[in-house]
Amino acid sequence: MESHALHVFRTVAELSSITAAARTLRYTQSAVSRQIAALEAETGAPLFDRLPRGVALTEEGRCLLGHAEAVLDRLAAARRDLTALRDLTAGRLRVGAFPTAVAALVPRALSAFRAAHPHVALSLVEGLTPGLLDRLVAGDADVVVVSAAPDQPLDGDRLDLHHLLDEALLVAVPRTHRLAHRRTVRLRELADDAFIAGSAIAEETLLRATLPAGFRPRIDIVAAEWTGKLGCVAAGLGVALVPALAVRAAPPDLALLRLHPDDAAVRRVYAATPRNRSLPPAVQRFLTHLDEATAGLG
Amino acid sequence: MESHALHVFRTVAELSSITAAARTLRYTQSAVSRQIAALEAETGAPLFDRLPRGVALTEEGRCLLGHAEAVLDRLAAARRDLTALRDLTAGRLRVGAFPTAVAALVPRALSAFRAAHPHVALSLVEGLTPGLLDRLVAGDADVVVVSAAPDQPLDGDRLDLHHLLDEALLVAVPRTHRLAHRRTVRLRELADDAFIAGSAIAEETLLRATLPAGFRPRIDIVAAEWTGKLGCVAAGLGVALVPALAVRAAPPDLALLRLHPDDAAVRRVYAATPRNRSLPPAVQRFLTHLDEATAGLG
DNA sequence: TCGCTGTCATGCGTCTACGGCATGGCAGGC
DNA sequence: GCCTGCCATGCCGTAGACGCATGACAGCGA
Repeated sequence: MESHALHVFRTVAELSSITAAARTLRYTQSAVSRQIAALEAETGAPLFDRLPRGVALTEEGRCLLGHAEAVLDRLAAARRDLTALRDLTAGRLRVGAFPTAVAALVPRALSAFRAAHPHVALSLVEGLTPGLLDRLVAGDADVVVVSAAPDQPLDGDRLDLHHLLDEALLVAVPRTHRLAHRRTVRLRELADDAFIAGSAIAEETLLRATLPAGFRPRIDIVAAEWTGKLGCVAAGLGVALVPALAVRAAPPDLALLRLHPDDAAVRRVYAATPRNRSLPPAVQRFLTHLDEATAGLG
Repeated sequence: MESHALHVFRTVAELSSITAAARTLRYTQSAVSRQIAALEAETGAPLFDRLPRGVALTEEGRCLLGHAEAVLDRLAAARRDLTALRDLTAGRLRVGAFPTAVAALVPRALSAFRAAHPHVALSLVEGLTPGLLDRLVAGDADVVVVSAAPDQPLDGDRLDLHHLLDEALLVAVPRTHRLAHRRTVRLRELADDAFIAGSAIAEETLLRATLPAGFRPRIDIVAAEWTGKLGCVAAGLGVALVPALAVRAAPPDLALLRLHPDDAAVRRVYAATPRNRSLPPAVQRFLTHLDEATAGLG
C-alpha cells in the first residue's frame, strides 16, 4: 500500500476514469491501469467496477478512499511542516544564557530574530554556565550562551562552541577613588579595597573564573542587582568587578577602569550547541543574529 | 515520501539504530542506510544525528515522526477495514424485497445471515418491484428481491438477476365452496366468484403480473392484510389469489387450490443486483443464504 | 597508546519491477 | 455495421533498489 499508488487511486476515483487520471498524472493509460490492478491484487478486493465509460468505485473502493485521502492529506501536512521548519515559519527556539549576557547581547539577538521570524516560538532561560550546559545536553535547550575563563576550557567533548567574544572585566570605583583617573590598574593596587559582590554564588563563579589565583579580595557587601552594586560603589562603600557586557555606559558618578593586561581578567563567551548534532535551522539563524549583536556591541 | 520509507524511518527512530532496524526489517544495514539517506534528500533536512553508537532524531526528524506514525496507523486501519469487509466482520447490507417475500423468504435469509455475521449492519426495505429496482440502480440498496411474470421480463440491461424460485399462485376458497375438494382448478371456473383483493395497488400488480390477459375478476372486497383476506374467504365472502410464499400452511377452514398448468399463474422471483457490478462480499454471502432459505421452503 | 569493536556510509554488480509502446477486447452510438 | 472510446495485457528497456564488500570514524579496554 504505497502512498504513490494511493495517489493514483485517488485520482482515478475522482475522475472516474483511468484514462483521464493518466492524462492528469502524466502517465500512460496502461501504467495507471496496472497501478490499480496491483492495488486490487494487494488489497485482495476489486476497487472499481469497469463500466463501458470509465470506472466506478466499489464498496471496498469507497472504504479505501477515505483512508487514502487521510493518508495523503497527512503526508501533505508533513511536507508543509518540514518546509515551515526549514523556512522558520514555525517551530521554536529555546535559548539559555548567563545573567550578564541577558543584559544586552542575547536580548538584542532575540529581538532581531523575532523581527525576522515572528512565527517561531521563543523562550529564554537565565542561568549559570554549569546549569545551562546541563539543560543543553539534556535536550531542554537548543542553544546556550555561556562563559568560561581561558584557562578553564569548557567540556568540548559534548559541546560545539561558537566563540562570540572575549569579555573584559572592569573595575568600578567611585569618582573620588584614588585611582579614578587611571586608565588601567593592577589588581594588587586594590588589595586594600573592599569588594562589593553581586550575589554570593554568582560572584563566586565570576571571581573564581576570571581573577588570577592567589588574589583574595575582601568582600564586605553583597548587592544582588547591578544597580545596587554600582550604587554602593558610587557611595564610596568599595569597588566592584563589573563585566563589560553589563555596563553599556559608565554612570557619571563612578569610573570604570581596565585591568592591566598581565592580570588579564577575561571571560570567553560562547554560544554552545550539542556536539556533533545537526543544528535546527532556527538555531543556525540565531547564531548569525548573535554574531551581529556581538558586532553591534563594539 | 513513500509509506515504505516511512516504515523504515519509524523503525530506525524506535530503535535509534540503523543496524538494529535493518535486522528487524530483514534488510541489510546498507539498504536501510540508503533508505534514510534518500528520505533525508527528499525532505531536504537531516532526520537523524549520527552518533558513535546509533542515531538520534533531529528536530526535523521528530517533526516527521509524528506524521509518519499517523500515516502508518491509518494505513493499518485501511488494511483492517478492508479485511473486515471481506470477512464480513464489518460493513452493512441493505436489502429490498416485495411484500410476499418479506413474509417468510427474506426474513429467514436475513436471520441466518445475522447469525453468521452479527457485525454486519442489516437493513430491509419493503416495496414493490419498480420502486425496489429504482433504489437498486440509484445505489440505495445492495440487493433487492423482486418478482415478475414470465412474459414480462425485467430490464436485464441494468440488472444481474439471480433466479430464486417460481412462485405459484393458489386460489383460496372456503371449505364449503363447490370446488373445495379439487386439487386444481381452471380460472374460468371462478369467473362468477367474487375476488377478495389485498390492497388496491399491490393487488393490481399481483393480478396484472400473474393472470392471463382477458381474465377480469370481480372485486367486491379489499382486505389489507393476509389474515383479513383469508378470514373473508373463510367466511364465504369470496375467493382470493394467494401467493404460495404468503401461506405456509392452509388454515383449517379453507382450501388452497392449485391452478391448472395452462393457466400458469406464476411469478418468477429473483434477487437482483446492479448489472456488471462486482458484488460486495456481504451481498454474495446473502445470496447463498437466500438460496438456502429457498430450498428450506420446499 | 594501540588495536578491537561496533556503527554508519558508499562503490559496485545484479535483478526486479515499473513505465511506455503496441495491440486486443468490448460496448455504445451514429 | 462500422467507428470510437475505454480498459487490459504482452513485450521490452531502463532506472532504482538491494546485497556484498569495504572504508571511515569513534569509543573502549588491554
